[in-house]
Amino acid sequence: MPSEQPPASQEPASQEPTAQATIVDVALRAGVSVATVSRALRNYPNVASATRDRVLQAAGELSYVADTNASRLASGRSNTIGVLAPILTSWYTGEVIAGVEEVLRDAELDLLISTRGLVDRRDAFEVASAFRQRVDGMILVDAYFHDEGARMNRAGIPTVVVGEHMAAVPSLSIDDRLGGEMATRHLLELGHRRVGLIGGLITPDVVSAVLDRRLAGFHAALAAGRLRRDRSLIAEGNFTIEGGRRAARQLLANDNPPTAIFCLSDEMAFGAIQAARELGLSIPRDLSLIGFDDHPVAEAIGLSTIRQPVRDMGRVAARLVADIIDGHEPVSRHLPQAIALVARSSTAAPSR
Amino acid sequence: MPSEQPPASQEPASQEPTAQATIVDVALRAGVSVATVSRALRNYPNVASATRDRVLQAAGELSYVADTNASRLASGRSNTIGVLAPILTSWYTGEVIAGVEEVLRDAELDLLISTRGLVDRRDAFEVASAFRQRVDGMILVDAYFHDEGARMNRAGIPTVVVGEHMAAVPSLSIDDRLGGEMATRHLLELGHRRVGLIGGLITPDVVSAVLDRRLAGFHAALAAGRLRRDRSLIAEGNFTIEGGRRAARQLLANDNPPTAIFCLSDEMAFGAIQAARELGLSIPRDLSLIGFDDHPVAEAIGLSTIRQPVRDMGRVAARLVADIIDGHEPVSRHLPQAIALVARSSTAAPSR
DNA sequence: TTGTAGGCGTTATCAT
DNA sequence: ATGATAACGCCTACAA
Repeated sequence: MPSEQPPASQEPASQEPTAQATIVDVALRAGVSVATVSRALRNYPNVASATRDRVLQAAGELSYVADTNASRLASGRSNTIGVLAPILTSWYTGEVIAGVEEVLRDAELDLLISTRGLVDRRDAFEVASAFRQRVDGMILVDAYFHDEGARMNRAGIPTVVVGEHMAAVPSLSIDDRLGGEMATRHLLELGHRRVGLIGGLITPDVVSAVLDRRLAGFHAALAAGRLRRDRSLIAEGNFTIEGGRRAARQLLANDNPPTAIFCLSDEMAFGAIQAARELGLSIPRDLSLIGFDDHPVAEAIGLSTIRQPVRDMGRVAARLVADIIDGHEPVSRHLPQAIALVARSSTAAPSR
Repeated sequence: MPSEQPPASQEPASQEPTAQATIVDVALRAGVSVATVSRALRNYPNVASATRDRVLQAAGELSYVADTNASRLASGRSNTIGVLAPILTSWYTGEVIAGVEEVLRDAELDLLISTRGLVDRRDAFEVASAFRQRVDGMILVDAYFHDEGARMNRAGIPTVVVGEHMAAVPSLSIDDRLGGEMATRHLLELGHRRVGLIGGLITPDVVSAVLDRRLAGFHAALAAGRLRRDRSLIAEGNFTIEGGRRAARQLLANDNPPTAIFCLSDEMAFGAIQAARELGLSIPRDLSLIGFDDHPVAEAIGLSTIRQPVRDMGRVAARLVADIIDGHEPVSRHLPQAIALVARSSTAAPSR
């Protein structure tokens, strides 16, 4: 029951709101100052509840939303977390981001994403420095950026690294060496004596600790099984399906080809499966294959693998930065993540 | 060779820059006004090149970067494109985002990402309205948000939809009906007479035009082959691997099971492959399978499919919004995308 | 070509 | 509990 017609200026005839209402509009309508509006809307304790109600109502009627940029400029907080990753299209990166997004959504934080090739590390610096002023915290996927991680932290922007264990930066990662060992041991226990490995240096000049550690585990398991290292049983797979395919063809073209191959990622294993099919080899009869990750497709096609909780890692990383931003010092600098061997139908005893 | 010690205030002893330089600092150092700095840094034409050089140098020395929020507040532009998608972890969404990111990186635009379940369409409204003031343009993945798309456009925020053909909003999509027909016809031409379909309504109350169209193509092909519709040959797969698996088990438990199945996404086909393996069925001997998408794993495991250029669609969408923002009216409201049948080893003539 | 100064919409400090 | 008002850092007429 409209007791009085409001001033004409208040409600324009057209359906579409001509311009966004500002805090002044709300203040006017609620009959309070802008400061009070600001406080009421952000649930400050020192606001009379009657006042708060009036403000809320006015804001609702005007469908007012505080301008992000103005608020960020004034408060110095961006309410945004940045994610920097080498590539977006790997399953790994996708899962991390999904986990992060899940948490940020609940925390009402924005998610800003950027990619930078592994090659251009210099680029990464620029991105990070551009990020510096528009994020309150950062998550670095993989460690290609770890220099930046330390730098960002020193610059006061909480940054955590996912996928590498680092001294200078809070990080969460699995025990890659153990993973390499578990996978290899599984093959040895099945009776394999010639075990190949498909790894993946993206570029010659990028040294990845992850690969080194998995490789170290591989070698450790071989040594424990009294097997000698054989360089001809190792090939680069570039962490892609196609790379895995090429690497597998290379290994299988060997005079004395492996009876089992450990692929450092499931995606490379998919490529190896393709290669086997093309060569008319049957899995696991002619060739055993084990991957790394537990990609959902691995379960579908029965690929044995080492499972790591990637989505979880994204979640945990997001909570960690959010907490640090809120002033809680991280309980520990490093959060180790559990892995598990998942034996499926792609691994079996060798037939010869 | 340090000829002179610079004034102490200029270079603090500590390594880390205490605070970000502002435009005033640059102006002071270059001996010009802030307005000139602003112009020089943004490559305005009306700046003497000597002046510009001095400004650039000063900015470089101070490693100055304009504050994003301040500049956005003042200019009213966010230089950000928002992407809203139902889920982040599907291959499809990942590819779209990767394509978008590629273009935005070159265009120096930020990428803001948000997800909203298909179920909470109301939520989508809120997100979109929250996005309104922090993006210059939007890309909607799938059409669950198409109402919002129209609304955003009316509100002056250029918005395009990827994956659905829409009247009210610029969009790019494939001919889903044709795709459904091509896949089905392929199976019929191989001689199959009992063809199943695994589709995927995410929730009962979401009506997806994509599914409807592919289904229509399926039915059209059946009719052309003089085959009758059979509701018992259609199952929901939820667009996930696990959903595909369940749906396949359901179809194959039929009294008179299909000899071929058309899956509306490759991921559902992966699940169907799993189901077949679990049931001891060999592909393609006992069961032919065709998917939709051309997921990279499809090639690896030899899955026949309908290929669509998803990454490209992301690229095109991003260029489209960027262009519209720059004032270029879109050449056309809808950009059709090409698809192709890719026949691999998962489809063959029925053995019975 | 360059400088001056008034916004942009909030937040936060200091009174009251 | 509430109100003025000065930042926040940049952009952009308008002047010179």
